[in-house]
Formats: sequence, structure tokens, C-alpha cells
Amino acid sequence: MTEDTPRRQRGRHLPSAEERRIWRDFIETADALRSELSSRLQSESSLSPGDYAVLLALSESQGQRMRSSELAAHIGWERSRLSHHLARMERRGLIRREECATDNRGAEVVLTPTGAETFRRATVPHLRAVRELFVDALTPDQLLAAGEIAATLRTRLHSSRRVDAGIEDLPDSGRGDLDAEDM
Amino acid sequence: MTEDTPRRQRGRHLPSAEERRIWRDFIETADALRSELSSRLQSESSLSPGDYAVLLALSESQGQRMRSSELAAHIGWERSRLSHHLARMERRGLIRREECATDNRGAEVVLTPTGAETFRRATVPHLRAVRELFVDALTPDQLLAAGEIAATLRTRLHSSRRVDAGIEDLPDSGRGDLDAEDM
DNA sequence: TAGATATAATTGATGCGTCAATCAGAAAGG
DNA sequence: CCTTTCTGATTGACGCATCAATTATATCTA
Repeated sequence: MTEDTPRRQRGRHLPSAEERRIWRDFIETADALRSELSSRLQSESSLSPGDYAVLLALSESQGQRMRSSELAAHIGWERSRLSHHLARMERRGLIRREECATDNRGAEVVLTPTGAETFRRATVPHLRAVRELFVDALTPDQLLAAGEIAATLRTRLHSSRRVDAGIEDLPDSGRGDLDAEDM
Repeated sequence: MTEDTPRRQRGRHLPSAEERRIWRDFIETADALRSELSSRLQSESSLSPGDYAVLLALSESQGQRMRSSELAAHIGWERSRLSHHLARMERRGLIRREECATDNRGAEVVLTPTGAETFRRATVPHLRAVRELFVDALTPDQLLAAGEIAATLRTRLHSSRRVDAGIEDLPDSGRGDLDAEDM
């Protein structure tokens, strides 16, 4: 009774060749986009996307300083990743780490003048590239659709992560945690 | 005459807050998707997406072997990246490198039985995950739209890479080189 | 207040990606 | 032939991501 003729009832079969093609196209294009943006950012400003995310968050923060954990949460990184990254950024003089007055375990990450200036000079070219390669490349309809597709995928991603068995669909929980990466 | 009031003539201004939001959503979602798929693949099969791409290409090749450069071109990697990756895969016994009979500089990459078996066991769960998190998450319309968006973006990406000055739009050159990553 | 536990942050190990440099062998041109 | 140039492939250095382990301080509770 359970023969596997192409009886496309959603959810029972593996993706078809066409579906796999779309999947590949989608994920590889997003990847190529990320990598092109990243390489432009790198050559124009000597910043990686990670640097950019950190500097953006700090620029927008009170006093251009933030507790390390707070920063990690804000940009959606693991603390360990941030710690390694900050070490590299500190070496380059983009940020500084100070000890925290109210909690002796804590560290405060501070934007240096160099960091602020580097970030300032990076912004416009970066946003221009986003416009050129993404916003302007798409028709207004496509742009809208892209937003909806992203929202849909994100919802599924979140619900599937909680259940992990992955059978029951949770009731659409809104989109809670957003990360900052890229302005 | 060139004041910058919101006169949305495409191509002259930086992306708006809403456009930036869509951009962030899009790129971060694609990223989250990639990372979720990759982590499932890892825990189910001890394979990275890179491993998967290499094994897929080899599985489909004549005699389960390929010249190293050929393989690199097929999956769209730099030779250097492939070389490093093959070194790691060889250590784990997934592939083997033999010297090439017809060109003494050349190397042939060969799928080992272990590699073939590991790949075989990885395929179904991986495709199931692609279905769950991507194909089935979207409506048929959205799936189509995703494919078109990817195609559009890819075209722009390719033309902009050639010109590099990036002003003139090239006439839509079809989509030449595709990479293999993920089946 | 002493001991358990939780939390902030760092560290070390390892895999992965990119770049520039290298090396050996093939091809081409004199 | 011999030298120059090109090409297949590898290497080393470094940045980046993830995981597990660690350190130091804070907090909680008996």
C-alpha cells in the first residue's frame, strides 16, 4: 500500500530533482552574495563581516561601550566566538577591553577612535554594495517575496529546533531573536 | 538640483531601513539554514557540507575517481581549498590520493569503500532535512519565487564581478558555472 | 559563613577558507 | 636540446567558527 510512485503528498518523499535544484541555487546564491559582500568589505575597509557587526553594535551603544555578554547576545554570537574575535580586533586597535566596575568578572568592550573611524568609512560603500547586489537587483515584488520567504523559513527553523523530533508544528511563534550582522 | 529627498529613483540612494531589514533577514536566514543543515549532517553522519560535496561528486564520477583539478572545477572550489580538504578527508579514510598515469604532476582522488558507505548513509537524512526545512516550509509559489530570486541575484553577481567598475549592466549572460555543493 | 552552584569571560584544540608562495613536471620556442 | 613559461598540486600562515575545558568571581543556601 505504501508504494512510492510520484504521489507528491507533501512531507512523505525526498525532494525531487527540481526541488533540489532550487535548493542548491538558493543556498549557493546566498552564499555567493555573502562572500562577494564580504570580499568587498575586506578590500575597501579591511573589515570582515564579523568586525562590521561588532563595530556597528558598539557604534550604536551608549558611550560606545558594552558588556561583553550583552554584545554577544545583541549580535547573536556565542560568547566564546566573540571572545576570540575581540582578541583579534584588540590586536588591531579597533576595540579595547576594560574591566567592569560593577562586576569584577565582567569585561567592557570599548570602541577606540580608530575603530569608530574605520567603521565610519566602511558604512557607505558597504550599504552601496547591498543596494547594488541585492536591493536593486530584484524587482520590488521579488524584494517583498524575499522578505516573506526569509520569514517563513525562519519560523520553521525555530520551531524545528525546539521540538527536535520535528513532527508536531508549533503554533507560529513570532520572530523573537534577531541578530545584527550587517546593517 | 541633486538634493537627496526620498525620491526613490532606483540606484541613487542607500537602502532604506526597510530594505536593510529585508536584506538582513534574507542573508541571516540563509545562513541559519545552512548552519542547521550542516549541524544535522555533522551529528548524523560526521560529515561537513564540504565532505558531502566531495563525496557526492566522486560517487557520481566514472570509477569513483577524478582528477583533483577536475573535482575542484566540478564543485566550484579553489584548488588550494580542495587540497587542504582532501588532506583532512584522507586522514579520516574517506578518500585516497593516487598518482596519475598520464600526467606525472597530477593526482587522482579516489573514493574509498568507507567513503562510499559513509556517503550512502548520509544521503537520505540529509535530503529529508532539506525537504523539511526548505521545500516543505515554503508554499509552491514561494518555492518558485525563491528559485527566481536566486537566479536573478546570481546574474547580477556574475555581471558585477566581470565589470568591477559596476556601472554598465551587461546584457543578461545566462548562468554559466554552477557549483555542486549539496545534492 | 562555608560550601555548592551559577555566571562572565577566556583558552586551547581542531576544522575550515583564503591568500601568497612554492615545487615539480609539461609545453613551447628558440 | 635547453631555457622559459605554464600548469597541477601542495604548503604555510593566518583569520575565523565551534566545542570542551578552565578560571575567577558572584550568588545562593544550609
